[in-house]
Amino acid sequence: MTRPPPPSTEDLRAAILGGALAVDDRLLPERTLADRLGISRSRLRAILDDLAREGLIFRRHGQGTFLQPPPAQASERFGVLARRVSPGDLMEVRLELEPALAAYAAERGSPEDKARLLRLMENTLRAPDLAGYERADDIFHYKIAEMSGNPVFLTLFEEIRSLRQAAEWTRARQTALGPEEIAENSIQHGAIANAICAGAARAARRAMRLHLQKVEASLLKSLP
Amino acid sequence: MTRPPPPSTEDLRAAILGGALAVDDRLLPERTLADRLGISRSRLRAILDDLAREGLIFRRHGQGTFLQPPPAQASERFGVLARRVSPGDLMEVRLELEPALAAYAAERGSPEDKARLLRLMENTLRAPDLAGYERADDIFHYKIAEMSGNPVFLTLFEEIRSLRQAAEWTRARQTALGPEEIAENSIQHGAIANAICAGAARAARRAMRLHLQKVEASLLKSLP
DNA sequence: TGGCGCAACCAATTTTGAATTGGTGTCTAT
DNA sequence: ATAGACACCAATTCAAAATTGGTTGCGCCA
Repeated sequence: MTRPPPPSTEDLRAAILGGALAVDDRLLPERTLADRLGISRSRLRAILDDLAREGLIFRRHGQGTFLQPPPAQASERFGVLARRVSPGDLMEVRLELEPALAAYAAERGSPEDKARLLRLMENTLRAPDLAGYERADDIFHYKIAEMSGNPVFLTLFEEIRSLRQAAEWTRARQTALGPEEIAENSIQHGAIANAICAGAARAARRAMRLHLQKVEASLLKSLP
Repeated sequence: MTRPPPPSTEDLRAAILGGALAVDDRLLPERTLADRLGISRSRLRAILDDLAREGLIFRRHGQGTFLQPPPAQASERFGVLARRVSPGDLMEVRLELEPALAAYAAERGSPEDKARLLRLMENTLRAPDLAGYERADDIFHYKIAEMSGNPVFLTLFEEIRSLRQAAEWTRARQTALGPEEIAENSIQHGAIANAICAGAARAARRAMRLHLQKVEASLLKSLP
């Protein structure tokens, strides 16, 4: 009785990223995943370490491993708050927080992170459909928050991100995204990414502010 | 057998605010408190309503009634985060958030709230000792966050406030507060309050930024 | 009639403990 | 030496019970 040959690392990476082993952007637990792939947990973790270092997956201690930025902790907590929050409230906060994130990312992001940010920006250009664009856009903004190098900033960003997803009026935003608006967004994303990569903190702050003001305008336009 | 006369409302208010019926700035539960004071819960709640409207106590649904601004929800959650947060991280975030809070408070605070804010500012001047000053200062900043009229801003403010109290290096700050520093703080508090009461959003933002920069400087000076 | 006391119920939060899940070290075999 | 297997640690989630402020309705009585 012969054992099947061990699968190649490349095959394993593809299988993990493929999404067939994930439920709602969340991968199966490591133990289950290793069993399913027919490898040991230690080898799986080595592969996951690489993927996480490359920014292709997101891991959180007691929470899981994700193909998208993970939800904020105890996100059910925001259910009550989300009800009394208006789109304007949320955009006000984003307009104060995210420009600062961009500025600090420009100052403190490592060269590797900056190169990765450029690739994430390009991903938004290549998005095949609206859903794909939203995913790429989400990761792009998340990466900037991560690059700020301040765990408090990152935590607050995750919370308003969860809040936005918990609010009902989020659906209205999708209908507001036409092709020309996506094109304009992409130009602004490019300006943000370039400023961050150049280490130009003030320019990055300004580019992010302009971007969010545009998002706010198109969001308010699509609501009563 | 005669019943004792019902206590006067004024006595009850004094008893509640006195602190003898509170544990660590948190009042006893309403049911217990009513029993202890020998009045019904409905009358107690009427008195508490008044006190809350005057800003002398703080109530939170499933949490309790407090003599100081209440802690953020599930504050134990921040225990993990507090460990890897430096004073610099926290001041960075405060410098982005609180100036915005002051600006929105100037724009949207009601005349009653603005009058109340002035009284809170005066309370910091009359503080008898260091502990009293810290309490008054805490309430002053909290009131500004409340006046911003944005529940998301208020929530984020409460979280960084809890984070600050959870961090260990908070104690170092007290030793850093000398009489001349308190005097300078008071001048800046006055500038903030005046700008907010005048409805001058930009001036309020600037005054708060200057104040926090000064706090940051004296904080970093007192730490290794 | 209006205020007060009383009771029951609703809603938001905390607390507690078990279960889940990523993180880390150790031991073995080849 | 390296990969696998196992035990244990740490952070989180989940569910159920308990706590606590919020609300309503009823009765009493001066």
